[in-house]
Order: sequence, then C-alpha cells, then structure tokens
Amino acid sequence: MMMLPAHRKTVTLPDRAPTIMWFRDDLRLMDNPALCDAAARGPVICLYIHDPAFPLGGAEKWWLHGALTALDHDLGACGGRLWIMAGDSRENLSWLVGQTGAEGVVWNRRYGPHARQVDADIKAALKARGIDACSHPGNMLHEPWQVRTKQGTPFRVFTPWWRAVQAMGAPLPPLPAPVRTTFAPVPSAVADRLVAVPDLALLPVRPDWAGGLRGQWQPGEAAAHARLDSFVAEQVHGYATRRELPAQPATSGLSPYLRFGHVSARQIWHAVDATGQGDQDTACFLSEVGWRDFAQSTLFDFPDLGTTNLRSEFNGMPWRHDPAALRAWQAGKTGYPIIDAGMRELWHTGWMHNRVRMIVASFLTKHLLTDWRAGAAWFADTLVDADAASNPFNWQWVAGCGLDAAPYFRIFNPVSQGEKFDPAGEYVRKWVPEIARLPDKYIHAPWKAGSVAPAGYPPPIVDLAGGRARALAAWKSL
DNA sequence: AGTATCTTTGG
DNA sequence: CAAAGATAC
Repeated sequence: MMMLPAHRKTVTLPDRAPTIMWFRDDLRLMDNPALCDAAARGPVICLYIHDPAFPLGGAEKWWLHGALTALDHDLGACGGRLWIMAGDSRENLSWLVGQTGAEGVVWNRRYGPHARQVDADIKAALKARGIDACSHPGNMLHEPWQVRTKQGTPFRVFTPWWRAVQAMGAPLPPLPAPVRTTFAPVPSAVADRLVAVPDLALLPVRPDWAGGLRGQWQPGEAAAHARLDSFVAEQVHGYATRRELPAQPATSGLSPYLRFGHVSARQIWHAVDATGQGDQDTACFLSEVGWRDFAQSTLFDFPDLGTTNLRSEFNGMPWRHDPAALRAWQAGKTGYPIIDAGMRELWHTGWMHNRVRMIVASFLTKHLLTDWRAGAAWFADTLVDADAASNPFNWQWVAGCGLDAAPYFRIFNPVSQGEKFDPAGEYVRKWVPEIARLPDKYIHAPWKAGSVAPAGYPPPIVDLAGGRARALAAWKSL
C-alpha cells in the first residue's frame, strides 16, 4: 500500500451548530453585543422577524424597508445575509431552531411590556428544550435597573436621575463589528419560509406619500454614522442655543437612527466624549440623549406608560371629542402658522423639530382639550422616529400627566412661541407657503393682517384665551 | 422646556 | 409709560 505523504492533513472539525442572532431594534453591525456573542460562538444566523404583534406606523414601515435592505447589504459585504421571516415571533423562532439545529439564540434587550413578555416566553421555551438563550444590553446608556435611588427604587424625576447616571461615569465602550464571522448556510426547508424585504409590503403604494421621506432620509448604519460624525465635528458647537430654532439645521437628526438602532446611545456618548470638549453644548446634547434613556427607563418601570396617565388624577380629565378639530390639527389647518408648519413638516418628512413638537402637543392637549393618546397615535403613525417609550413619555410630559411632567398650567401660546423661536418667520414660510408674503409682524397671527390676510388660509379654529381658560378650568376640576 | 397679570423701577 | 421683576395659574 502506498504511503500517504508525511504532512498532516488539516483537520476539519465537524460543523458547529449555529447561533441565531435575532435582530429587533438594533439594526447595526457595530456595537452590537448580541452579534459579537453569536459570532464568537461559531456560525451565525442573522434573523429578523416581521411580527404583526408589534405594529408599526406608516413612516416607521417606510424606514424599516430601507433599514432591512441596508442591513442585508452590510451583511452581504461580510459574506452573510439577513434571514427574514414574517409572523409570530415565538412560532418562527421555535421552528427555525428545530430546522437549523441552532444551539443558542441571542438578542439585545427591548424594554416595552409586550416585548419583554415575548422575550421571556421565548427564553423559557428555549431553555426547556436545552437551548441557550442569552440577552444583552440593548440600546441604552445603562440598563434601567442599574440606575436606582439610594432606596433602590426607580427615579421619578429626570434631574436627579441624570445626576445619578453621570455619577456612574462612561457607559460601556462601543464594540467593533465582529471580524471574520462565519455564516450558517440556509437549509432548503428554511429557504422556502424566508421572505425578501419587498415581500413585507412596507412601502406605500397608492398614494405614494413617501416622496418627502425619501428626500430627507437614508436609513441604515452607514448613514447614521455619517450623520453622527458630521454632527459631532461641525454642529455640536452652538447646539445649546441654536437647537431651539426650528428654521436652523441645528439638531442632530439622529432620532430615527436611534429608534431602529442603526447607532447606539453608547456610541453617541463616546463620540461626544472623544471630542474632549465638556462645554455647555455637549452637555446639552448629551442630556437630550439622557431624556431618551429616561423615557426607556420609565417604560421599563411603568409599563402602562403608553396607555395610562401616570398621574391617575388625570383619569377624570373631561377630554373633548372633536373629530373635526383633530383632523384640522393633523392636516396642519388650524389657522395658527407655527402649529400648521410643524404638522406639515411632520407629514412631509416624517419628522418634526423638537421645539415645535412641544408647541403642537400643548395646543392639542390644552387649547383643543384633546386626549394626549390621540396625539400620540398620530405621531406613532407619521414619525420615522416613533418609539414606544419616547413618544408616549413626551406626550404625557406635555399633557401634564407624566411623573416628572410640565405643570399643567404651562400652556404654550402658539403666537408668542412662534415669535420667540421663529422670529423671522422662516420656518413658517417654508411649510405654510400660502402666507409666505405676509409681513413679519403678522406671520404668526395672520388674522390680524386684515385686508392683507391671504385667502386660502383658515381662520383660527379656537380662540387662544378661551381655549386656555377652558383647559385651566378642566384641570382645576380634577 | 410658560403665560398672563400685577407691581416696581427708572428715565 | 416701557421695561424689568414678582407671582399665580
């Protein structure tokens, strides 16, 4: 018998069982703790499940289409792909584990009550089958339970909470994307169940209302970092004052990227920290990131945030039911330019400047005495950054029923707010072109222009003094 | 992260 | 009497 050559053949280990990386609100490759864990274990299956139990607004669906496309592309660049399934999360995961022989499932945490329930159910079901299920720090600076009062209770007020967060020092340093990841092949029985991004039918068809969104946004991790880098390099300077002016491009525009986890709060924190300038502008910007974390924490500790007044005395609030007024607010036809500009910016771009969000929310809940949940529902359907925590948190803040809320009597006057924060009327003229030719002195109160008042712009749908008095009377009745 | 109204101040 | 300050909602 002929002898084989003396060199040893490279030993091929039997294929290791794959680990499923379940992507949810963390659609990125960098600073992704669960993905790093999966890659370190062996072959990875990158999975996204489009689950109808987690309904999305129209603008979020539009974003998700781009986000999944970008993630699949980014995975393709490292030799992988995104496996997409549609339907119930528990059933799909359970089936996929059986088909692939996966030895583990990993994910980054989410903090909403339904999401936590689903994740806990899945973890229990997998463990019962002897399959490892491991959750990782999600998209916050710190996990909610890491920030507690001396008594061990949740903070209810932002400022002491934020002080405690700052005393904790730096959040976890961002992880790089895993290198030399191996990806598990798709078994043929699984291939039949996987769907492509277009199959999810996330984009609007007739009418196609997404033109303004396409013009404004590029979903995905690469675009998130381009925006973060340019913001930190060029725009943080002057942020504290310019951020209040909606006509200025002074805000970071990172909110939808955070919503979908194209960038993590930890990455933002460290990018700002790396500039070494601990000035008022960076402190102001980081505290805005802090408000996002505080909203997530509030949802974790008060799971009813999205549906129930955190101050229960508001349960007796005599909200008005006025569908015509709600429609006028939604359509940007209230007769108050700063309100209408904001609502049209929202409809057109899927986003609204923060200052204007507060003004339109105050107007709906106070002057129109409309339940904040109606406003939150509209925002959830139209914002690309709609978030299960931030959206209701901020509505409860404005309406006065949140824990650390604006006092109910803080009622924004849309005319004086417009004059203060859009003094030259630039923002209003951009979004409400039918009044663009009004002189500055009438730009926030067109009805005072008399004969110069343009036709085709509605008169105010509610009297400011009357609406304010009615809101204060309703509040006093509680 | 406010507004309206009243009081005081300073020219 | 306009502007700044104080106070209640």
